Amino acid sequence: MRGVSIRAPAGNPSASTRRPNRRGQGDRLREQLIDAASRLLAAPAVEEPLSLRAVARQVGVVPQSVYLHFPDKTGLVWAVIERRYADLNRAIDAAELEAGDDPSARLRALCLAYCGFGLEWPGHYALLFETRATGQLGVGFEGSPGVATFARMRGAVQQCLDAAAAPAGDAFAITTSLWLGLHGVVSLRRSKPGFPWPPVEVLVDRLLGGLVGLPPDRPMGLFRDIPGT
Amino acid sequence: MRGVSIRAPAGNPSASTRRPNRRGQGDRLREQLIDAASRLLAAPAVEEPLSLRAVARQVGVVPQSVYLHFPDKTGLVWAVIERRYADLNRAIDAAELEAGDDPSARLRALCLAYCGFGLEWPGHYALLFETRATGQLGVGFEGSPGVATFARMRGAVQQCLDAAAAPAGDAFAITTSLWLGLHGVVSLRRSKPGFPWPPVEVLVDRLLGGLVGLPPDRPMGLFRDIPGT
DNA sequence: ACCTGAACACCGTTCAAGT
DNA sequence: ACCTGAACACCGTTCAAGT
Repeated sequence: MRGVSIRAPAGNPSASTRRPNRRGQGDRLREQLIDAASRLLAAPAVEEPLSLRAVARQVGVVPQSVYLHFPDKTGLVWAVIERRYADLNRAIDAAELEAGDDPSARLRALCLAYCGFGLEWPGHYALLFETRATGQLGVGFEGSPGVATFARMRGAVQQCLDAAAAPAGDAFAITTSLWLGLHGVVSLRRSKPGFPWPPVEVLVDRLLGGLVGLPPDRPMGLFRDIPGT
Repeated sequence: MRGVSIRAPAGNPSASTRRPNRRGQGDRLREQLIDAASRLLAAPAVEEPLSLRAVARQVGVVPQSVYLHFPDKTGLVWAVIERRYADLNRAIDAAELEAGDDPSARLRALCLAYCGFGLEWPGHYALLFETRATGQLGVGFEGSPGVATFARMRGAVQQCLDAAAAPAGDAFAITTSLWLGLHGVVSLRRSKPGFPWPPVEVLVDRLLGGLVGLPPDRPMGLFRDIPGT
């Protein structure tokens, strides 16, 4: 497949057709670049590294124009990471809101939202939780995105403990184990698609049961709108 | 750092210094190529994709020579995957042998060997368990490397159940959850090195306790030679 | 202010030789 | 039998312009 020259695929603007942004509108290119990079990184079909030139091609701009808005390719990828990270947090927000007040229902909703995000956007999940890139920024875990997600997970676990919905235990320790399992759900499913995986809900419930101590009974009224469970 | 031309780093042969193998010794180049690729893939410092030209450079051969032994770059990577996969299985062999007859001790040793391999060779572990490459070969999970590791894990779990070292349960279901957690131990540790991770032994014991139901007491005489636990 | 032309050192891969 | 020379279409990045 290499050596096949597809300079301007149908539907994508080429550098010759695109008109420059007007003065004061320079940031629009920045947005377009991030969006294009995000689209290319989401594709889970092949495992090719992002090409800066492909991003520029999609936007209809010459490769060097990327450097007007980002120091290098890594900078562009970081902009994508931050956005998709915000997406994940919004998905968790929505899930918790819909789950209502029951602490164990909220925790279960959070876990399913985490896994759901990862399974729907495998490329982006890999970017957030499988690359060393996201561990390098900042002096410690505090400076790294991903800390907010863990903190929210921990909060949901703590509420279960406080409400005696789960047996007493160290919330940090429990949340850490739970995170390991949830990451496994997303990461191994992607790398071993041929394995006879049980449904995500089943796996999540087993983790919640074994690691947090939530009763195996499904919380009432939860996920009534998820078919096939 | 790019644009700096290092054609033949000190200690590496260059295409001009290397002498051709004698007749009948053509496979030696094949071995050298796999070894060089494996070395480059093990380096966890940066997350750069393997360069076929870098492999050839290390061996002191011209890039095209790789195609004498492998159909393309992916073929070379597959040869590395198979070898490192064999390493993992050997590490598990050794751990089980040393663990003795107690089923729970054997299972714990297996889990620690799995994590130990992943933490010692993060690049190789990522190759085996974080890339879609290893899930594509073969028509199902059966044709994929990784199935043997799971099968052995399942066997060790089954022995715990049979010996009543753990409460009754579905060995497949239990092993699946356990694998998710163990994968998380290796994978998240690598991608979030700033997180205040507890020691691997502690994490593994929590997973074994929560998911398999092994008693929290450390099996006697086990890992007496692992310091700091 | 917004963007491109030209250039450089890389990369995977092919095909036709050299010894 | 074992390996290389020359070539092609890629890639990230820099620097000096163009409108």
